Amino acid sequence: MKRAHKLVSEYMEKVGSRYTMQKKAIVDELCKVKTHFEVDDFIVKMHQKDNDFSRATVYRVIKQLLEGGFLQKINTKDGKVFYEQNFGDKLHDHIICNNCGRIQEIKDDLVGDLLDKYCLKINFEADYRSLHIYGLCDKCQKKA
Amino acid sequence: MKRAHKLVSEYMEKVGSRYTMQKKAIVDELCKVKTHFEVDDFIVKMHQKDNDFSRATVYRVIKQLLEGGFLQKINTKDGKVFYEQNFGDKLHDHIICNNCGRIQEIKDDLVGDLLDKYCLKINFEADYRSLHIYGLCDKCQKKA
DNA sequence: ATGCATGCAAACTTTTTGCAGATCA
DNA sequence: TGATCTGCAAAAAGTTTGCATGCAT
Repeated sequence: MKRAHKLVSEYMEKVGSRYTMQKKAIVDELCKVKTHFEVDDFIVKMHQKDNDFSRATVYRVIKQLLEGGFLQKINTKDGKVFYEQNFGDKLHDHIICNNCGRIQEIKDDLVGDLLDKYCLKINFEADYRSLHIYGLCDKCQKKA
Repeated sequence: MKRAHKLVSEYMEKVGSRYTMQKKAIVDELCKVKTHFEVDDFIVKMHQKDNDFSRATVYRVIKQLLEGGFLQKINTKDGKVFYEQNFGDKLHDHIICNNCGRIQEIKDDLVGDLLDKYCLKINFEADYRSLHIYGLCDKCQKKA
């Protein structure tokens, strides 16, 4: 928890932005959430903490955190947008079930390694990636 | 060109949908475009062909083509949405430059193979994937 | 004290939807 | 013929922005 604050506050300083109450509150909440979430649900949560917390602020801070690499964006096939916090760990790649909507991580370092190698080969300096695989999860296959 | 029509018309029949004039016109245009494009630009093009071509129809057909796997969706980090046609070929993975916006394909079958293997391992029946890597391309690195 | 950040509301962008009429099978 | 598709316009959803005020440094 402390760690996330430290990371973000250092980042904010680096980019010449203040580490305000609202940003701290958002980082706190992100530490609790851990898994992927929708902006709207997140806004509701922030409202519960503080009725004056504004929609605009959440969007503004999310944008900053995304730029800083503290958040990862997940686009589902049907156009929904999720975010997932990522304080200092590796990026996550995701597998999304079209039927039940379950999102699971790809747990295989080979994937990341291979992509890193590829970027090196073509001389591309990667700073972010988004990998989503859609289909039917094992449970939903059985149902169908 | 014929091939795309055949593929789409068969798909439409399969899902119980008509292959209308508008859909044909969209498929024709997609065959011409080849590279990635934004919905809005595409709508402008369709308008030029036919002033009555409606925004709604483009969205409706794009949605169907996406479901049929004839279109691939590309989400850029800053929230833009591109599409790319894909009539029967393999999916494309993309590398996107944050600076100049250039989008290039990942040309390496190993990536796809590895992901396929992973899905097999966890028993996930994949039907689509979206892989985007963001960063600085070689040219923009030199500039910076 | 100064200027950046916030809250609010309005604006904007992108996408969806209801309806009446046209169209495909 | 009859159900589906289209165009239109309005609505909905998602996100951004201008402005006055508040707060961090």
